[in-house]
Parts: sequence; C-alpha cells; structure tokens
Amino acid sequence: MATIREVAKLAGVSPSTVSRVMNGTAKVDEEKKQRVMEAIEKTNFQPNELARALFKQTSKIIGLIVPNIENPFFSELARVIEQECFARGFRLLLCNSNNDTKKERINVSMLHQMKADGLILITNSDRTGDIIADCNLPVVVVVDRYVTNGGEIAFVESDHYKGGRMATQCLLDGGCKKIVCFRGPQEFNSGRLRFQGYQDVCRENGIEVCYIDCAYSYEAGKKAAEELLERYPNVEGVFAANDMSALSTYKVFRSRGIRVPEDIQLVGFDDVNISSLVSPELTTIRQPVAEMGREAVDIICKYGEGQPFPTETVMEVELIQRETTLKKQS
Amino acid sequence: MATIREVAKLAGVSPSTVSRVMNGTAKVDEEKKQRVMEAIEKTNFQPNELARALFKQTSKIIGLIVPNIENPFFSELARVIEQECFARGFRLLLCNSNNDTKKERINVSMLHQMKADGLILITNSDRTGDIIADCNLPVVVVVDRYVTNGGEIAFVESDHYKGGRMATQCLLDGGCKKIVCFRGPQEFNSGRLRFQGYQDVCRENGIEVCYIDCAYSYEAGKKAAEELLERYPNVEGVFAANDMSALSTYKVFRSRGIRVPEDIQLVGFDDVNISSLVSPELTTIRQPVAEMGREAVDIICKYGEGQPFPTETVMEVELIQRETTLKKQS
DNA sequence: CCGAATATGGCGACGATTAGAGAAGTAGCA
DNA sequence: TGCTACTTCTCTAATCGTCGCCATATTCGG
Repeated sequence: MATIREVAKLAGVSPSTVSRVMNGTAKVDEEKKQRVMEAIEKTNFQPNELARALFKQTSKIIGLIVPNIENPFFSELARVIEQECFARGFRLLLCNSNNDTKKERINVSMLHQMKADGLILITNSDRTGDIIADCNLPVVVVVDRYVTNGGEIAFVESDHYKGGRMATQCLLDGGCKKIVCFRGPQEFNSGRLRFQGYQDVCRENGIEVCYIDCAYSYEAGKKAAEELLERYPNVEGVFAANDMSALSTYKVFRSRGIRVPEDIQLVGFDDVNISSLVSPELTTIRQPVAEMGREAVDIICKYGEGQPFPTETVMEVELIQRETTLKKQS
Repeated sequence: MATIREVAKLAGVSPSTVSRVMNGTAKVDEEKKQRVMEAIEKTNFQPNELARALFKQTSKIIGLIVPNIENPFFSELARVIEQECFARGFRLLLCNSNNDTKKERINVSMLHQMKADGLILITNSDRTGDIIADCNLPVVVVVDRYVTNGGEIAFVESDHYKGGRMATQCLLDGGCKKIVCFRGPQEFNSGRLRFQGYQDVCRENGIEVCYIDCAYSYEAGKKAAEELLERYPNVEGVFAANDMSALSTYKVFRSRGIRVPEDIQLVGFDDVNISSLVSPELTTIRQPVAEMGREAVDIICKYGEGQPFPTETVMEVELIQRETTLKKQS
C-alpha cells in the first residue's frame, strides 16, 4: 500500500502534484504528468479513501436500511439501489433492521459516524422520525412507507390508492361479486391507501366491503386465508395484502381443493420476482421497484450537489394480469 | 457534529483524556470521567469513524460481493452475514457483481481503498484469484464456489458430493428407475461434485446416467425441462441443478399436464426459502446457509485478531423431503 | 526530601487535499 | 537591454478528527 508521498518521491515531484494529476484539479506539466503516471503504475498506487473522505467530509457511502433483505421486494430494491450507487461512484452499506427499532437506531447512528452521504430507509416504526432527527444525517429517503416528522426527509412511494382500485376492478371485471380484501397494516400508508382504493371501488359498484387484517408476510397470509374460508365461504375474489400473502393464500386454497381462478380469483401486490415463477403465475399490481430505487439514489445525489430535489414522489403502478384471475369478457 | 476537541474543552480536559474515557484505554480520575461523560452527553458527541479508521488502519468494514442479491440463495446468505457482522461490530458493504468480472475487479479494488478488513466473495470467474492477489486484501473467504490460486484465501462450502448422493438416493427410494440429472455448471465445484454424487449412486445401483446441462437459473431450468421431455420421455425422476431450476421445471411439467410427484419426481438443491412456500413444496437438499455465513465472518474476525483459521470448511447438507417426491415404502 | 507510581497534556502520525506562497518564465514597454 | 507585470506551474504547510507515545506534573510512602 503505497502512499501518495512515495509516488511523489518516485516521480520527483511533490504530493500535491500527484494529487492534481490524479484528480485533474489543475494543469500539470506534460512531462511531469507522465512521470507521475508511471510512478502510479509502478507502485500500483490507490488513494486511501478513508483519508480522502476524512478531508473532504464526504464518504461516498449511502446507507440502506431494510427490514429484511430476504424479502424479495427488498432484495429487488437493494439490487437496483446498488446498481445505481455503483454507476454514480457510491458505495452501499447494507443494514438489516429486522423491524427492530433499537437496531435501526444503532445503524442510523453508525451511518452518521461513517459520514454517510445519505440514507435510504425503509421502516415500520413510527418513531423513526425522531431517530433520524437526532442523528441529523444529510438526507433521508424513505421508500415505500411514511414516517412522521423528521428533518430533511424525502419520500418515494408508489400509488397505492390507484393500485388498490386496479386490483379490485380487476376482480370485478373477472366476474367476482363477493370480494374480500386482506387489509394490510393500517399504520402504513400503503396499507391504508390500498384499502381505501378497494373500498371506493366497492362502494361505486354497490358491493359489500369485507376485509380481514393481514400483515405483509407469508405466515400472515396463511392465517388470513384460513379465517377467510370460515367467515366468508361464498367468497369469489381475494385482494391479498401483497404477493407473499397471496402465495400462502393460494397454498391454503390448494390444500382444500379450491381451484384458482375457477373457484376463487386472487390478486397480489408488488409484482415481486417470484410471483411470475410460481404455478399458477400470480396476477398482481406491479410497483416500479427499479424506478423507485433509482429515484431514491438520485435524490441523495441531488442533495449532495446542492440541487433542489422533490420531497415527495409518487410512482405509477400497473396491473399485471396472469393466471390467478379471469380476463374480462366483453 | 462535535469533535473530540470540543468535548475536551467543555469538560476542561485534553482530547487524550476524552479518548481514554471513551475507549477505556487507561485510568482516568473519577471526577474528570464524570465531567467528560456529561460533556459527551451534552454535545451528543459521536467519534468520527473515518478518522478513527484512518489512524487505526482498520475500518471495521467487511465487503460482500455476490453475483445477484435478488437470487434467494444469496439474499439469505447476505442476511445472515449482515446479522453476524452487526453482532461483531462490523459493517457490511454490499456489492452486486452481476457476474461481471470487470465490476468485480472494480469492487475489490474499491474495498481495498476503503481498507476493508475482509472480503466475502462469491464468484463465477476463474480469474478472480488474480484480482484478489493484485489487490492484496486482508482475507478473502469464498463461499460456495472454488477459485484458483490467490493469496490469503479461505474456502467455505457445503458438501455438494454428499448432497448429490442424497438427492439421487431419495429419488431411488421413491421408486424411480429412470433418473435424469440437470448437471450444474462444470466450472464450479458445486456443479462437478453434485454430478459426481449422482453418477456414483447410479453406478452403485446399476442405473443409467443421464444428464442435461443446466445453469443455476430459472430460465435455464425451463430450457432443460423442455429438452428433457423430448430426449427422455420415459423419465421418472429429476435431480435439478438447484431450487430455481427445479421451480421452472415443475412449471413446464404442470403446463404439459404431468403430475408431480405421481408421474415424475423432482428434487432441487439449496433449500432456498421459497422452496417451502410454493405449491407443491419442493423436496430439496438443504445447504446450511446460516452456518456458512457465520463461519465466513468468523474467519475474517479470527484473521483480524491474528488467530489461526481454517482454510477449508465443508458444511453438512441435509435432505428435506417435501411434496415433490414419494416417501420410501418399507 | 527523594524515588516511585500514576494521571494528564502536548505533539506528531495516519494519508490525502487545497489554499496560498513562491519560483520561473514570458511579454510588453521604455 | 532592462525592468515591471503577469501568467503558469509547483511546493510548502495546514487541515480533517482520532489515538498513543512520551514527557511532565502531582501525589504518596518511606
């Protein structure tokens, strides 16, 4: 690990000249430039990023905190974000919060100590706003979920309300009269808005609103599906809380000999990768994960460059009709 | 962002004393200690990790390079590794190589510049050894796949040979006479050894060895399954390259009206999370992902502390019998 | 009153960057 | 030609924030 001083000595110039050659900060005599380049080559010199970051007060690190990287939605998001970071010369520090506010707090503070240039946070906790404010991290972009208060926060999320409407409409178009919604957690914007969309479409079509509370997990979907069959034996369509819960719902149906979509139709939410890999392929509402990730990184970069950035971005969703619903007959 | 100097001034002591209080490096007068603690509290002081890392020549950062974080196997691994890092006070820098040697190289060199304490690398490329050697990073732990040459390298992987045997034996026990293996990439240890296990069990039981080459992906599995039905219409059991390819294989079977496990039995490899979430649940060979991740981090820590560490660790695999195979009748 | 033990402060190092000083060269003008 | 004014390039030194060596001040026992 050569230092800039050694390179300088070898090239017969001062460290500042080497720095200038490396960063193109100022004009350097062509001949010296050559000598410096050779010296860099010869010593296999790579600048110490820690020293550089310390001086510049910016580490080119972006922190990403997700509840659980194993969850396909988050891992897809992580992939896009990593890609975008890489393309812009940032590094990605990954943290798994496990929905644990304490761990979240530790991670935010750690990111602060590392002088991270930004934080992309996906969280469940309502108290996270305080944490962020405490640690006064540069920018915070919360993807997918709202958070109360906080200092410099930007939000990126998709149009859950419209998604809720689309899903319900799709079941309606498929001929369902009795539609049950697996209502996502009401402490999240996503849960509230999707349900609102469902409700509104039901009302507009004179259909009864029926729901069962259901978290965004495979296990929760299983439980909800069992409750469903008990409480609403005449159900014709299910709008699940998300893809994972739709997956387990299908499995419960299958084990009871209920056919999908012939007996009951099923719509998920997210369009997670696996929803097109399973059999039957899941009809779902697609969240534009790639765009969301790109936008999040973009906001942080803009902030870093002092450019104005949007504090709230709502992304378009899309109905992806596959094998768990019936097409509209017209 | 208060500095140690400001804390010192507020407490009426020197920076060194504050440092000593924080790190417990030496005895400090009880009263001054109190004053320092108060000052830290009051200023909400958090040491600058960059400065600390620069001085100490160790960043407490571990790099993780995976081909694709979206792949469930890798995201599960990432989760365990993150958890383990967190527990030991390390941070995890995530890189997605996309199987792109160039990006891999850039990432390794970036990690080197960040003075990462270790690298956990999962790679496809045979030339990666050179890259590592070039960048002379502290430790490199390659999980799951072999790599030629390199300096300070430790390997962690599971017992693919035994896994290959188990999978084949399972199909045999289920009553299959005609067993086809989707042979994983032969440039990987995992592909070679699984196939070897399959071959050996076949030979020992006087069964014909049939295989189709198949990468570790969903798409590859689809293609292999189609080829399978053409070339071996009398197939009774399939040992897929991994769970993802098993998934798509099932889907091809289903679309042709072939029942699993009644008509054809199917075994995957990895025991990725979703293999128990799909319908029918996949019979597979479980790789101990959690143990592998833990071991990898452990090796890096041991190296950092100058302790001896194993250069090669082989992990036990396990047969997880679920719904795509028939139980042995005895 | 002296030597030992102990706590504390000063200072330099880690490695890169940059402001500002200084050196060298060139052009313009008397 | 000689002198100033100006440009252009390069170097020195300070800086970022923390830690640890070393020297010094203080205390205590003998």
